[in-house]
Amino acid sequence: MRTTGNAPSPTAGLDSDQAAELAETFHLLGDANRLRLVLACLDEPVSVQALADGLGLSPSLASHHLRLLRAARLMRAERRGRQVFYRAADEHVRRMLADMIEHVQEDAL
Amino acid sequence: MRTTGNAPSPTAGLDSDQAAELAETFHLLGDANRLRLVLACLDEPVSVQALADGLGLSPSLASHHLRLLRAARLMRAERRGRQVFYRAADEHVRRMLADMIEHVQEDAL
DNA sequence: CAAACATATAAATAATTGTTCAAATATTCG
DNA sequence: CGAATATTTGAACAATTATTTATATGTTTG
Repeated sequence: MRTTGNAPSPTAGLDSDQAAELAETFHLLGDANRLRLVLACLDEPVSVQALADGLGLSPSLASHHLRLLRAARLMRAERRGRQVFYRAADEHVRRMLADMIEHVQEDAL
Repeated sequence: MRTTGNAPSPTAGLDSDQAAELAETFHLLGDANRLRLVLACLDEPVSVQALADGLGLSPSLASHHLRLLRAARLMRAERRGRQVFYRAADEHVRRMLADMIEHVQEDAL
């Protein structure tokens, strides 16, 4: 990648840090398995095994992805006994995804 | 505009085709250069050279990315003389991104 | 404490993808 | 037509990343 002399972003009201953050969010949700993981616990906390089971992923793979999502503060984890339940981090994330889903569904008209 | 707080599970209304389409959209916007390309012509058509110049990319690289964005119908191209102008495909895409930008900026509070 | 269960982590591999470089396709103009 | 400009394309290369496999950590239960 060429990084020589980036001009100040001519992009509407968005500095480069925010652009990078937005790209990172998109990137995380751009993997089908990760997207399905987030969508699967949009409404209620779900255990790792239930997520892995439901999506047909190995527990290890599910855990890997969940770690990335949690690191980006898109999801939260809560331990209950020996299980760990994941859920969408907050109302903000839920709304963001709900909006995007709306858009996709509008597109299908 | 729909209620933001207590909508029924948005996941329920998403079939696997739409989930895949959504993931693909996220994936395309998950690359910083592509995201900046779209953001740069959100308001008005911009030529490839102006885009490449403004973002510090080689024309070739810009073209490669623009092709992907156009193939996904996120951008449209229009030739004017020997230049080609790209812009966000439609109001739908613009609104989608405007919403996400809003979210990112809210997050920064 | 040991066994069984659930999740997490590390290292290795496999697959994907971003980037560069060289060449090809338009388009305008002398 | 041939030179010059703008964009596109394909192949090679570099970098990133998803996935597997094996092992470790933490938790309940006998």
